Amino acid sequence: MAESTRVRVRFAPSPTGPLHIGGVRTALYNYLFAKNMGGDMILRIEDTDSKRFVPGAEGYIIESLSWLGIKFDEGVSYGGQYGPYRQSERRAIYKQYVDELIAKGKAYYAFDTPSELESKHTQSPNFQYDARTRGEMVNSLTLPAEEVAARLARGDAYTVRFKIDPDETIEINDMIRGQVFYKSDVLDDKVLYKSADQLPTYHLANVVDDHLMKVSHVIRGEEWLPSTPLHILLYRAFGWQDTMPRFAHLPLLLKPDGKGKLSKRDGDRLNFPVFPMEWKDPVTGDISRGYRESGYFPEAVINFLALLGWNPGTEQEIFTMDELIAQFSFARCSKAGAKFDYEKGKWFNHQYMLLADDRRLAEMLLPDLAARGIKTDLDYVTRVIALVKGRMNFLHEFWENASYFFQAPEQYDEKTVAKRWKEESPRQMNELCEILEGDDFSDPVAMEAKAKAWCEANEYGMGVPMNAFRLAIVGEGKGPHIFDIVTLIGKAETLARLRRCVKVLG
RNA sequence: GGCCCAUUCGUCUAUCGGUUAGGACGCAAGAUUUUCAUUCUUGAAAGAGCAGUUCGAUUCUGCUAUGGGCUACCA
Repeated sequence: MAESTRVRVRFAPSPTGPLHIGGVRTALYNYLFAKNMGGDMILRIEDTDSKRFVPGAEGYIIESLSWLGIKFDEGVSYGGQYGPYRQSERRAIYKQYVDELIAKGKAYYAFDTPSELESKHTQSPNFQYDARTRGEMVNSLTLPAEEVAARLARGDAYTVRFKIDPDETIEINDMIRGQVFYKSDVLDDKVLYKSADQLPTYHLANVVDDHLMKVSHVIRGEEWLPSTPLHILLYRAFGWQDTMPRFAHLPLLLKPDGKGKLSKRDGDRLNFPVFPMEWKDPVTGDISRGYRESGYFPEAVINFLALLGWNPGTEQEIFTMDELIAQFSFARCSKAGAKFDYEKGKWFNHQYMLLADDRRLAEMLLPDLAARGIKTDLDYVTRVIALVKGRMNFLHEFWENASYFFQAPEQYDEKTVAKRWKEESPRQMNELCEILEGDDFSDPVAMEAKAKAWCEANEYGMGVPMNAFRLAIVGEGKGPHIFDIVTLIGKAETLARLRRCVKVLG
């Protein structure tokens, strides 16, 4: 493929905090599209807002996406020939392009102070810095040339604004939304270069970098749609219209209830994570939960997110990353925002639990068991998880579903006792002990047949003795088939639990 | 206020003018099971409203309503 037509996309977050789950989805769609097209995925860090910079955020973003299996071909921490990939390290580049725009008459210096602008806004709330109003402002369009030169020479604070011509219609050809038109009259003369930190604003840096990094497709959230005409005008002002990237604006992730887009507060309020990994705020020390620490499989998070705004057009619901890559297209992306349904996320995790290799799950479980002081081994845990994983959504639910495989019940659930422990139970359990004494506990099917024969011979029925048996072994009325349980815990443990139960409950 | 985007079951969505409007999550019921859960079956549940185009509109157009985004020397 020719270099000029090669698909190159970028994910360009700001390091202002932990990466939001909506940002993760944007990264995912970029990745799916790039890989579907056989192209490159770039990680660019947009740290042009020095005031909002948060230490640790960049590392968090990199680690999160790596955990999820979203891989980059180049960018911060990955290298590449179009760097540097951190915008704060590209100041000289931006300065050069800002100067070019001024030289071409496409941009101008503005000396209006923040307080002057603020009073303008309070005087007329609809004030907009544009073709109609810039004539009354303090800028290089209204000031004599020597005055401008003097101000610049003595180091007065200034911004550079983009000079937008009125009466133009700008067409966006969005890959998801189709044609969208904007009138240039509604656009203001956006600040391109900030006086405060001598850094470009997002708009300038974004356009310059996408051009220099040969980005072919800009895939970002819907909140950027209104500033896209400005970006298009910028490409034109530079004379880059022929290589301008294509745009795709993704629908937003909305609150599960109520109104507005999904926020950190919704997670706190409704008790679910909105970040891929746990995040500790370096200033307040507040902890925000993450999908990773909440027990999610990265594959489940990916699968869940992929289907929030995209669908394959078939009834397939479970996808590997490779399947997603193969099937992804913007033609099958929806236009409307999607409410975040956390319950479905749990279901996806359950599906991946069922799919997961038991031995691998056991390996993940071992540290927690050791922390509980349980002496066990990989083979045993593998057999246990195989039996109980169908009733779990998360790995951390293992202990509550399987503790009785590792230790005898400490007490017997009152309700179960009332319902399942009958007058004849002590006698029946003693008889059961005798029968089990003669078994080698190797074959649950054979054991069950033996027990059945015993019940039938004595006309006990199955319910009463078997439920009492379960109560003695598990401590309550739940769990997999009782003979699967006892073949795992073994003869000695089974008999001990039976005898103890008879002793305690009488 | 202005500009833009959107609108099918509670939620995610299928439908690219003609369908009993399909699937999934969740919910309910039944079956299964010696228990709980799983599983299976079944069920309830939707085209925002009003016009228009058309032989025929969920699908096309307009208006209204509703929701969302943007409107910073933040991204």
